[in-house]
Amino acid sequence: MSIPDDFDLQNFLPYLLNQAAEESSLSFQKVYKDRYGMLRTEWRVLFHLGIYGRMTAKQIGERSKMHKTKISRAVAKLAERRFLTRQKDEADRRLEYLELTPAGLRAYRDLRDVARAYDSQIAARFSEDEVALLRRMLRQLAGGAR
Amino acid sequence: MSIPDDFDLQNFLPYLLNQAAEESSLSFQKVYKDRYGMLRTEWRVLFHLGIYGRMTAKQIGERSKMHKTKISRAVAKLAERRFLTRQKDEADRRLEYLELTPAGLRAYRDLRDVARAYDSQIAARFSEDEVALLRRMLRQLAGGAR
DNA sequence: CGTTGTTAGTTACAAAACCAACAGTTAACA
DNA sequence: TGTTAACTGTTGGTTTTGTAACTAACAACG
Repeated sequence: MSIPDDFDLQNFLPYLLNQAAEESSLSFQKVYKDRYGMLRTEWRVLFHLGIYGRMTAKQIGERSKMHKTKISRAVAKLAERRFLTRQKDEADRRLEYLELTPAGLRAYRDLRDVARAYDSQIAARFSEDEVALLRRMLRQLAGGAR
Repeated sequence: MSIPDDFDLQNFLPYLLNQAAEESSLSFQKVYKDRYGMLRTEWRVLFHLGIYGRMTAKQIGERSKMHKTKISRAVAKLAERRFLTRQKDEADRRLEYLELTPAGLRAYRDLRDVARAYDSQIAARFSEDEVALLRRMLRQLAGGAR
């Protein structure tokens, strides 16, 4: 029984994107995990603060599309490790501004350099035009609707 | 403090791939979840059996790169729902052949058609050449090393 | 003011993933 | 053969995530 079917799983875009994403994250994950004991959510928050500077959890959520509970937990961990400080907005006391400490900034810069090198290494597997097109398509796919 | 930095997170490939993968999985996830109460691991196992026919958990692991515990649990769920049957190899009693039941096959075909339509919908956002290149690059990235 | 609704962020509980140790079976080879 | 190593698949305990309800603060409008 069980008539084999010719659906091409290896080319099904959601599956393929997942496989590529997982594979391409592996080496970088190893670094932020082994070197700083971080989770994916944590380096993402760290990077947002490192790149854009002082911002609130809400703003991180808008940029990263992470759910607020993930952010809340990542922020708690980073604060515990003294990688960031929290500071309530006096005008609107629901808001809390997050900012990297010098230690957090050092960790960010270290990982940023690793990320840059790793990205180049991946990009080097293709021509410049190809990589540019890949990034453009991925941005569009990531962008959601339409 | 907190000097803003110009690292381009939105173009960092592992990040970008994850965002694209997540976004592109959403609609399809909704279908297999709402319609069959399945998890990602479960539809993957279902598809492997639907496409390649009778095979063992080990073989599914090799093709999908899923860890054996995920497969074991997905198989248990699918067996419980009567979507597949298990049959020990008499020659090597460590092996167990998995095979879709008629109900499992129906579910597979239903989801496969959804997947095909969904894939076309995504592909339609680009030219044929672009999509072909995208798939090729993703396959290479997914393929691991080098 | 005061009631109702909205927002930022946290917490509690359940679901799922991860990892390591396990049972049962087969292979290797002294 | 007998003992050890290797392999397939499962289970247990912990970590991480997801979902929903919650607190505290502000806004809107009578």
